[in-house]
Amino acid sequence: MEWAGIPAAELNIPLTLTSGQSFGWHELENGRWIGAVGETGVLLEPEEDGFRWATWPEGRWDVIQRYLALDVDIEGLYRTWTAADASFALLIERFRGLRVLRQSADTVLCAFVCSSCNNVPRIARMIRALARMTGRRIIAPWAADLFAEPSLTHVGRLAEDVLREAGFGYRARYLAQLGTRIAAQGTDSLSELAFLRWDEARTRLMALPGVGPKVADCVGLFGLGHDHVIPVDRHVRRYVVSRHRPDLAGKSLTTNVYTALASAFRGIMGPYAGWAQQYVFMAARTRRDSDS
DNA sequence: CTCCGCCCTAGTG
DNA sequence: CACTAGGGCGGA
Repeated sequence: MEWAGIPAAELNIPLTLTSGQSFGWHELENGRWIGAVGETGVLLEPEEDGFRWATWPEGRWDVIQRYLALDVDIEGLYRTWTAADASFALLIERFRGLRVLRQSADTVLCAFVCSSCNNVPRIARMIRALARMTGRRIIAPWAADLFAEPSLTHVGRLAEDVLREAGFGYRARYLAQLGTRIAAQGTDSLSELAFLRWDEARTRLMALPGVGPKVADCVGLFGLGHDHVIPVDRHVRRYVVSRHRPDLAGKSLTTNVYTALASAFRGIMGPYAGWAQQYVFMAARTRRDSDS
């Protein structure tokens, strides 16, 4: 394995890989993490002052560097956030090194269409099942049971009843329709959305079956590299309402309220508000007592 | 424009 | 058994 001298304070690998953005990773008993980035197999071994890594095919540091968004100066983000909101220092202290991953739009779309009214363990099971059904096996010397991430073209070949049989529930129809819809547009994947302005890409995403504001924003942030985009889920909603928009307490999450909450949070946290959102989400998710 | 019931399933109290 | 888990959709 090769060495990368990026300390845990700038990249907390276990935290980032389990923070609910990506669902295909699993941890070995020796503390190593195995997953697929597209069709590349990846092995990570985190330590305090850096991490060891390997890929299959070998030597793909470019894949790792991009996936982990190592070009982003996270210390700079911390300074910006604490200057904007001093109380954010607590969240940074708790989740230091948490990063937003740069995934493919295809993968993110499949994952978050499956996320509705669902829990993380089950979403992870679904994504692994999808990869197994659609992807190609990655034969790495250090991985016994690894598959490439699902792409929409492959998902499009799966019939709805096959997906239902595999336990996807009502999301089976969305996935099956997504595949045929993308094929009908004559495009191989969603990557072309990366060349559009975000508001236009978002409109196109929301025209797809099973894709509303929340899922579209997940694709924007996790899959298209739009760092300012904030998926407003129940956790982020509660945080922004209580801290910044108490006037919106008790109002149901309509399009207008959704937009108001997102712009309030973005107005304070700035161009990397999507990254900040990930910290708020983690804090709410790992809190064990009841809410206010 | 807002509200509400429904969609599937597995895990929890 | 009742309830919930990181939504979206269609009808009222």
